Amino acid sequence: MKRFVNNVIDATIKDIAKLANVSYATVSRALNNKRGVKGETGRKIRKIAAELDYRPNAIARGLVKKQTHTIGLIIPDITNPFFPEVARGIEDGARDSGYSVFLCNTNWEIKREILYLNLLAEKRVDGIIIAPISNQVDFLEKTLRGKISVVYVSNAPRNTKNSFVVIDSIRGGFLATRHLIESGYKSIGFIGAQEDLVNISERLEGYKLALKEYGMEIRQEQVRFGDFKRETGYRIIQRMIEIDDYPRAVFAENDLLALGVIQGVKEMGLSVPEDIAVVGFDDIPFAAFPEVQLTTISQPKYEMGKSAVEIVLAKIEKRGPETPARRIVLEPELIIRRSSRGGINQTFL
Amino acid sequence: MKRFVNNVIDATIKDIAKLANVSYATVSRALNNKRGVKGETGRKIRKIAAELDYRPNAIARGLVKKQTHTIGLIIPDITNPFFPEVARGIEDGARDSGYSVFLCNTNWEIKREILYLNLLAEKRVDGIIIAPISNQVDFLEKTLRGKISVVYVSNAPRNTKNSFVVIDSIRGGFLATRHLIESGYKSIGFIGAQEDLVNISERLEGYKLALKEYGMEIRQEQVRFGDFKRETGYRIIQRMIEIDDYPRAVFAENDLLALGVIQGVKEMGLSVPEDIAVVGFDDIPFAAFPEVQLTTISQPKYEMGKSAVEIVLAKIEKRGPETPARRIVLEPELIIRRSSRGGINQTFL
DNA sequence: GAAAACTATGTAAACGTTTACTATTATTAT
DNA sequence: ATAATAATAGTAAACGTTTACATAGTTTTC
Repeated sequence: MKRFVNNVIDATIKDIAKLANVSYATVSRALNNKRGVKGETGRKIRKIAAELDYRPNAIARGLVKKQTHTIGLIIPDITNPFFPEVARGIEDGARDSGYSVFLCNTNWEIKREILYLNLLAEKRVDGIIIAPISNQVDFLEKTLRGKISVVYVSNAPRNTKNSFVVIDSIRGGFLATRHLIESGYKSIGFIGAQEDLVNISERLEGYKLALKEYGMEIRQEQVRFGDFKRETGYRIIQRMIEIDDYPRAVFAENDLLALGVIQGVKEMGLSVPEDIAVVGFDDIPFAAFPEVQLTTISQPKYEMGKSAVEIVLAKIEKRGPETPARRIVLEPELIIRRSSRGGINQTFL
Repeated sequence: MKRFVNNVIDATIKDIAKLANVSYATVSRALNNKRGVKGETGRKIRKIAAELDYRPNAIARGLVKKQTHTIGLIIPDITNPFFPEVARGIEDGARDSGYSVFLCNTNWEIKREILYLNLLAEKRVDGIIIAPISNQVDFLEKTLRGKISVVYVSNAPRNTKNSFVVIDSIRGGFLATRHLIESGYKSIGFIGAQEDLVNISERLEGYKLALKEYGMEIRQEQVRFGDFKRETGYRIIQRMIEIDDYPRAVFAENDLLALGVIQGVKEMGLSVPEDIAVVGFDDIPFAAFPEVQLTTISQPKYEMGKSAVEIVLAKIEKRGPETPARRIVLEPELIIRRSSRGGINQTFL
């Protein structure tokens, strides 16, 4: 097939070699600034390459180097403001090291998670960062069988041998609940996602722990499950309010649920925090908004992403002597705002 | 190099061929369900492939087929809730057709946009969907020189020959401003991003158009520029309020700015909409939140993403007879909420 | 029952790089 | 000058697929 300068067809190393009257090995060396190329030759080659608008074919390079400089990011819901923050951290870190990231949104569906895992494996990504939705990620670790470095972010399966960057969710749930208890609330509900699906159920554990520690009983009818969507919080709280004996405070498993709860409460003619106090989890940007002022448990989202990518890249670069898994557990922080008490704290700029 | 079953090293087509006692061409045919393979042979091959946990190497395949089944998505800020919605639409559409998407976050920096364009070109993506930050994307169209299908989403350079999916921004700006005028506001300010940087300046055009149409003068000191961050809206409105003659209504170029404006207004001891009415643009999910109730111009975000990906995939699949560019201009919709008037409209579930 | 038409398989080239080896030439040390 | 060494360049194989072409075997056709 003929190739033309400035044609639609990409110029290759061979085209350059022909024009420069050298072998294509030399072109490769010159373009990669390897030693063994005379200055003059190198300059000529680079000049021609520029004229041809040459762009190295990363696919071909990936094939021989067995490295694609690509990582996969698997998250449940890019629409939940928690994840974009994490994603931005990951993306920043990856780009700084010359890596690209595949965005994989599972929509909280396990079958998509599996689908993506296989897809990423086929695309030969160098590493995967995943915020898993399921505890049973055996299939993941089996599927990948150590061929690809994996780092869990945000939450990790209980007994994984892989690296992870998470916060102490039990502690987080505990802090949230204790705050409500110490604020004087006697009946505290919990609204979260399906118990078995997500291992964030540790937040529930923290909740139970706090109640136990303060000698309060756990009432099954005040612990409800759905998913992580705002609408769910909205529906669940309204159903709870319809029953007479609704909780006077609610710990919601994430901020989106909490926002739904707040809306549900308002629309039932009650108010937050006077009738029902609400605490969320994640500290998404809008939780701080003065109109919202949601008390919540804060996670260092951007930093979690940043360090997840650091770990996975470190593993990729020195692949050989089994790098030991790094297990990073960050401390959650309770941020008290209006939704759980009277005052307003202004912490914006 | 030796290969072992169930080893860390990926099984290849050759491994399968050896075990099945056939040529690797036959393996390829069998695994791709091409005709010309006897049923029995095919079954044997597939069985062995499964045992070896064989995963086709998409890199190698990409090299020969000159198709990576990958597209790039370049957006300015994944942290702005507008973009995750678009991204989700794109991701959904791409996945359904077996494509993966590279997430490229430019952080509103042109140099990153260029960097990513080059990176994606090297990675030989089949197509690019971009929400450009700059009007002068000549470099883009020059850089890619038609080698890669490009679709603009959300906004597009004025005279591009490429496809795009946008809304009528002038109309949007017009609707927002007219709404304020007809609500009786006599002085209406505009807060947006840098005029020259982003071609969303069309929203400004719409603003000016409406003022003109109603015979109102455009006062330079009430048109301010910064960037698209919430903090910016916050700062700008406060600076405006400090000057005596501040506008009684503000049209902000996006919802994030508008939210910042609202916060700024409140913290200056004024209220929305009584002292200053606010209208945004995008209709991000939180604009509808009952605590916020931001009047805004709505864009069909998910659908825009979905159709952008459809267009780019259509171009990719039938590459040959130059497909004509598709230019989709959607109608913006004015959503009136409390931030620009007294009432509350409840439209949640 | 032989020509024609398939079917199943193998061979080898190609995709665009990198890289281990080898060969040539230039430089330095003695 | 001459051997030893270093620098430059070329050759060819490899990465893991797909695919055009060739070949041998099997049906179909009349």
